This record gives sequence, structure tokens and C-alpha cells, in this order.
Amino acid sequence: MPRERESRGRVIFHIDCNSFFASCEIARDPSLRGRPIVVAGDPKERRGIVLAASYAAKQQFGIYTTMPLTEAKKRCPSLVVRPPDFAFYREMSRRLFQWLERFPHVLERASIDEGYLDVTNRASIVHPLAFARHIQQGLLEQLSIPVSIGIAPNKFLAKMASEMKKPLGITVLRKRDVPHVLWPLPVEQMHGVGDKTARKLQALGLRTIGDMAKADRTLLERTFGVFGLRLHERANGIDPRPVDPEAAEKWKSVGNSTTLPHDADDEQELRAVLRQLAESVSARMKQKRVVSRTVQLTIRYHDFRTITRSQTEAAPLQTADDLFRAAARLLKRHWDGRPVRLLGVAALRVFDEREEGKQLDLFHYEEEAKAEALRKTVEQLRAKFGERALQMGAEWLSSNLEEKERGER
DNA sequence: TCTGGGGTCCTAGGACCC
DNA sequence: TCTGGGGTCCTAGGACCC
Repeated sequence: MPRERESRGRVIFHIDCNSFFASCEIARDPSLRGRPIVVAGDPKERRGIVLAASYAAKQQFGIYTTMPLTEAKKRCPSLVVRPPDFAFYREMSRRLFQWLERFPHVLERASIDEGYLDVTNRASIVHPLAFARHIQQGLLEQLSIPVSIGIAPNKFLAKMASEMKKPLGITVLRKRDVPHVLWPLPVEQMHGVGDKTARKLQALGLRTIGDMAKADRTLLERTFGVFGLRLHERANGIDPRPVDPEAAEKWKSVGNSTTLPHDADDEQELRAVLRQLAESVSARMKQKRVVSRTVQLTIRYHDFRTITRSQTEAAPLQTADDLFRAAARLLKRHWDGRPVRLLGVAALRVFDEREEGKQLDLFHYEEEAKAEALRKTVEQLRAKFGERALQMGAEWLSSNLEEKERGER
């Protein structure tokens, strides 16, 4: 089936915003245009790394994302620094996708600043290249957001293409271009290959995307499992994934985390942070109209070792109070008392709040089934051991439970 | 120059059920 | 007394991306 889809010859755009956070800041304050600017946190609060750099900062000063702000300032003393404003970037992202929705094509929101457009059936109306230029100009004029566009027969190649010319590039990558354009590139430039995978590939003697494309499939499968097979396919320019307009609605989790201004080992202080995180997660869940039964706590210790602990509740949660209680319980149970660098709260496996009723019904049904089973067991025990033994057992159990609860509080 | 904050997908093991 | 094989749900961690 994937083959069939491939052979139909799709036309996919990958639209990628250039230095999105920095572009948003320039859109808000046009006097920054052309100047070296970065979005970065406050170094005094240990959030001092570059989240986004304008093209002037990148090209003239060699500043890049994740570079410590102190280093960036060293390279460019006149650097303009803006603190991150994620709510504003989310709003700009919303406007950007709203603008793209004017077209009748299938649109997938892939992240805050990139999306895919399947223009297959409309390609004959306007030439894809002209259409790409139209989109690029429109977004620049209407929202002051520069984008690069990759045009290819599938998502992977479109993504690789949009990376090739920045900023404001438009790049066409056909299947037949793969051997001479993609294959000479080193493996770490392939989307999906990070540091660890690149090192493993190099250990196998595979240094370029072409090496991977021509490698033995079973070798890649033995080393990487299904991921290895996918690497082999992609290296050969094959990617059957459809552009999925519902991808963004299938939100899997909503979370917030924060690095503390200093390492903290005071429980009250940590609980106060959890309270704030719970508030913001709850607000975002309400905005998205989702609820969740699973709450996850993230603790990063001073040595950067990070643990996650989660618990699934019987009934769905959404309020800040409920999220806070669940997170605080996890903290109580799993924090080992060492100084904490970062805390995070997330709602996992979220679902539409309108489904909550159904889930609750199911929950009650299950609870009733459990209660019924328990009643039966009790009847059997009574018949076997008599009333007195049953009472003694119950007393012993409840005193035990109380002890356990005291321990947990 | 000590390393942000938002996510997704995959794997693997254990509990539990049939 | 020991034990199959399939499925689902839950939990934890790792790799990766923007």
C-alpha cells in the first residue's frame, strides 16, 4: 500500500519558519529588523541560553540556538536580547496556521513553527513553485514571518529540502535528485539522526546518507530495530506517511517545567513551584478543552540526572487543585531529598473533555463490577470462616491501612 | 560556556485477564 | 504443581526534534 501511494506522485510542501521566536520579536518591534537579536532567558536565573537568533546574529556573529548567552554577548557586544514570551509565540503560530487554512489543501501542523501542505490534487491549477512563492510572500507581508519551503514527493524529502536554503528559500527535491543531493551528506544531517545514532552509524562504517541507503537492511534492523528499517527507507527517499490534518488535535500531553533560580531542597519551596506549574498546565488544558487521568512529575537533580514519575487516577483531572495534589503526592513519594534543579508537571494521554462523561460511566461500571466481586468474596469467606473471623480480619486490615496512610503523609 | 522548555515516538518489563 | 500464548494497561527511560 505505501508503494501505491508513492507511485501516485504526491506534491508535498514543508513550510519552516526561520528563527521563529526571533522573527516573532521582530514582527512585534520592527525597529529590530536587520539587527543581531536573540531570544534568551536570564543568566542570573540559569536560563541563559539562546533559544533563537536572528539571521544577522547567526551570519555575522556565528551565534546559534543553545549557545550560552554570555558567549553570544562576547561575540556580539551590541546584541539585542529579548526574554522568551511563549504565549505570544503560540499566538503568532495560531495566526500563521489560520492564514494557511485559507487554501483548500490538506494542512498538518507539525510543531509551533512548521507544517506540511499536500498540494497534490491542485498542482495543475498553479505551478507548485509559483504557489510556494505566493505563500512565502503572503506570510512575510501579512505577519512579517519569513519562511523556507521545501517541495518534494513526500514529507521526509520536503523536510530535508526546506533545510537547504535559508532564509526565505524555496527548494525542490525530486526523487531522482536523491543520489546526487542527499547521498553525499553526512548521516548527522539526516532528519531523525541525532548524536547517539550518528555515532552508532559511524561505528558501523556508515558515514553518509548514501552509505546508509546502500547498506544491508538486516544490519540496520539488527542494530536499530524498526527505526533502522525506516532510516534505510528514508535514505532511499521513501516515506509513505500521509499529511495528517488532525495530527495537532491528537494532543498527547500538556506540560510545563521550569529550572529553579537556584537548587532547592526545601519541600515547601518545591511545593510552591509545583502549585504554579499546576496552575499553568490547568489553564492550557482548559484552553484546549482536554482532561487527563495521568499526571507526571519530572525532577531534575543538581547533577542533571532526571527522573519522571507518573500515576494514573481513576477519574479525569483538569483543575489546578487536582493536578497540584497529584504532583505533590508524587513528589512526597519519589523525591529523595537531594537538591533539585528543575521541576515539571505534565498531563499525559489527554483527551477531549466531552468524552469525560463516557469515561466516567465506564469508570463507574468498572467500580460496580469490582464491588460486586468483593461482595461475593466476602460471602464466601463468611460461609467458610464465620462472622467473627471476618470481623477480626477487617479490623486488622483497617489498622494496617491507617498505618500505611500515616506513613505516606 | 555548565547544559531551556515544549513536545513525540519507541522499547521493555510487570500486572492482570482469558 | 507447573505452565502457553495473546492482549491490554501502566510505568520509566531514552533518543530525537524545534
